[in-house]
Amino acid sequence: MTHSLEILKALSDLNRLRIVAALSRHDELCACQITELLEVAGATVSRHLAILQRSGLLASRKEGRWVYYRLAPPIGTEPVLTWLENSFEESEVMQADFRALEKIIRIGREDLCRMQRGEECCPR
Amino acid sequence: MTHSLEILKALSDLNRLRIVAALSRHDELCACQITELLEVAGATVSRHLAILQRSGLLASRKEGRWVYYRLAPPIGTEPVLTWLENSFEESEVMQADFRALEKIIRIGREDLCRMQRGEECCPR
DNA sequence: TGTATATTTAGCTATATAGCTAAATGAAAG
DNA sequence: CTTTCATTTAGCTATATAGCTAAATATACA
Repeated sequence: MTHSLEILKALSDLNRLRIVAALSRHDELCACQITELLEVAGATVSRHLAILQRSGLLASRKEGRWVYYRLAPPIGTEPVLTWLENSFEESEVMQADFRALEKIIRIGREDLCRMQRGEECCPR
Repeated sequence: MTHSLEILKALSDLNRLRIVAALSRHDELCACQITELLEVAGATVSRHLAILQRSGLLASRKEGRWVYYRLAPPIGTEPVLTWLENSFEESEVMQADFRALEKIIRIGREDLCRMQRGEECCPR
């Protein structure tokens, strides 16, 4: 139960739900892509990701300077994720995020990070 | 989604989860019984119940001075409730609550309320 | 080794909320 | 109509937490 409560707390924040929604559509996303999507400070995203990961809902993989996150629903929580995924379908916020994500993915990590540190560059 | 988030927020508090657990075992409970179970101020319980009811998870019925609450899971949330009920089985806190509830039910509302307002009386 | 840079951690502020007590509400009973 | 009393609402305080910036980490590469 303590663990269920931790999972519920992890999910009871809009930006963290947005992260879960994004990862329900894209197997893996790196922290910089999620930062671009949420439009909040990178440090804030990092803390949200840590909370989701501590609850067991996310797993991560490091590759060079990038860290990739993916959904890793703990045993028994699959129905909860399914319920959430259904609710994402009816959410304007999430649908807008899904569209934004397509563009973010197309930019590519290299150019995305250049953009994020303020260099004028080339989002196609 | 906004509604899913409201449901998740309603569930992301230990005392509110304890209320849900109690109501998963007993079709109806009155506010005073829940107050006795949680051992917090009646006003605090009332606010928790209002939050759960606003989210759609609970419904209530008024009978004289007493208000009875029951689970009323919104369409689509049944899997979430099932997941929670399973997790209650593994929770020491909830199991202790279930035992305490049996005693509270046995006391009866009349005597329970007398006890709660400090009158020396007769819990069997 | 030294520089650049993606991510995380530390430290801060503002807001949200769980708890309390006291006052208000509304139904029952005198 | 007045009193009683279960519940709710209002108003307060303390804690938790989401956001920020700046500093620290850790990796890639010159």
